Amino acid sequence: MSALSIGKLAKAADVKVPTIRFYEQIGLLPEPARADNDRRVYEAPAVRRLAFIKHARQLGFPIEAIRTLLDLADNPERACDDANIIAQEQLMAVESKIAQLEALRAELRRMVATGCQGFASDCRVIETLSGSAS
Amino acid sequence: MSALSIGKLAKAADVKVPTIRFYEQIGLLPEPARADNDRRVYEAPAVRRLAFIKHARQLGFPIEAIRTLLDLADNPERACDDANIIAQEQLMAVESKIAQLEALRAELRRMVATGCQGFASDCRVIETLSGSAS
DNA sequence: CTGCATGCTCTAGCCACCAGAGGATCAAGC
DNA sequence: GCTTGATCCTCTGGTGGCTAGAGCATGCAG
Repeated sequence: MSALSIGKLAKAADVKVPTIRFYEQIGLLPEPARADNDRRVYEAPAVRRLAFIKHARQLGFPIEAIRTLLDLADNPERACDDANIIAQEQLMAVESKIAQLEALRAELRRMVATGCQGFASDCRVIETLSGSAS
Repeated sequence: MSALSIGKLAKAADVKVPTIRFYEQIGLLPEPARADNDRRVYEAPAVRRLAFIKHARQLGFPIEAIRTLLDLADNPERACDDANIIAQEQLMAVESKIAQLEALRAELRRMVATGCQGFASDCRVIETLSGSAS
């Protein structure tokens, strides 16, 4: 007796209701059974699958990567090389994003550190963006 | 004699041509003069303005923030408090993004470090995402 | 003068959803 | 039994910041 409405499922996995319908639409979640009144009826496995997706999204995996990962999770007899590759790619993507953001942080800190109290004509922020100062 | 076609302007500021038209459409760049053949004709200030926008975008400022910053740059007699606030907000946004990505990096590193050579059923990556392991 | 590069406008697509319209249905309190 | 508010349904359109392409006119080099 673990039948869940879409709302209960949403709460169980801490995901918004439209997001569930969206995942169903793009084929990440299977189409659930429907009650007589046309409402979606979910079972326990749907909670696990949705939690999997949510966790992967939080880690920044793109939907297509998650599709592959779910495919592997569904077929445990298959080799998992793909999963390793996907995780490594995601790690590299995250690392390069961090490096980029750290550079931005440095420049922003310099801009903010010498913030002006006067008029825009003397504004360090605008000056920096204009490229007139290093 | 500093008249530029849209293509030249694009090269001068290292920006794609459609991007310039897009910025014009949303009002970040003023509508330029038109030649008899209806082509856009730019002057030197357009290069500076576009470079300003490009630099700000590289720093991750959203378009609306850039609109405000450009407004201040256009009106140097105005107080620049807004510019400081915008820069500080952007700095905070970047810092929180970095913190978040560092957490992701840690988890991804753990996943990748113990990558499996076997089947998906033993896959550390999938296991981690399933939440069955810490 | 031929052919390719560049320009024009307009529309649609990307990603991963979120918001809202307009309507049906359910559950709880009186 | 009735009302009220929450939840559900489908469908459409919006977000941000561009990018790609269609279909056409024009410019420039060999």
